[in-house]
Amino acid sequence: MPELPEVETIVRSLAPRIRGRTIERAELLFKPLLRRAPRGGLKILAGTRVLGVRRRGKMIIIECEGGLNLVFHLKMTGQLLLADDGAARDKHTRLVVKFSDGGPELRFRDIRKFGFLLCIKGTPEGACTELSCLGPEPLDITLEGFRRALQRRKARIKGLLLDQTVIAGIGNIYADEILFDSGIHPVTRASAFSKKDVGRLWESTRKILALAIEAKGSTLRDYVDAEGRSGGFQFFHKVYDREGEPCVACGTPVNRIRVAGRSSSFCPKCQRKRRAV
DNA sequence: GCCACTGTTAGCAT
DNA sequence: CATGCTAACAGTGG
Repeated sequence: MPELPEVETIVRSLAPRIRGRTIERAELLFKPLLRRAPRGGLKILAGTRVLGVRRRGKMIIIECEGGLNLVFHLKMTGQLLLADDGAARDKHTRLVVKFSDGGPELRFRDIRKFGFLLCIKGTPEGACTELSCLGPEPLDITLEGFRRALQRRKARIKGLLLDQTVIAGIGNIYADEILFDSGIHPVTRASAFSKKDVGRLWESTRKILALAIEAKGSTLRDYVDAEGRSGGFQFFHKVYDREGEPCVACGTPVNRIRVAGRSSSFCPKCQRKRRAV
């Protein structure tokens, strides 16, 4: 489930624990995880120091000395975890990074094996399409930029919010919560938006993502931060996974439909369809 | 046991 | 080009 707020929380919990530490070696336990790397693979990391950890969309970038970057995508069930050397690994552990100080190692765990890792030499934004194709960050984009990203788009807003090339970092949970907060029905075509709709959607996007980061993300099943801690935003979900329960605003039962191939929860009264849809 | 469903997105069809 | 559906995988719940 890692979407922007979860990935941001992982980055914040991970950075102070690995920054400045020197990598001893990386053990790749599931080969297909590593989608791309310099010749010789992850051996190139040995002896390099971690300079920092950052996020772009839903991707986590660990910057190392020598211009080396580890780029992770957690997809549905990926986790980055710090673990003591001796602590048992389960069968879902796909990568272990050991540090020369003998302290906690970094593990990548992924039940469904959808996640991937790139080892990139040089600026990853320039060197890999996985990053360069991403749209703007929802917490950085201006209202004007947001309007530009959506104008003349005929697709349904739910699909556009999930499209990482339009805007980066939003997934199914936050798309539904953002649409509820802005009072917009998920099937609404972006081209049918009024100026006011766009403004409300921009505001709600910032508000919901900021609140979710503050609550350290949503834990439905697998998500935990690098220290293994669950998030708390699931207790604030107003429509996601609340089908049939009363809307917190008006009491109407929350409805669920399929939009852009994804389940979409919404309040049929608070999120009325536009005539133009 | 079988079937439907799950937080993502690449790749393909329209 | 824009848009929409499906498969990739493993696990869970009905």
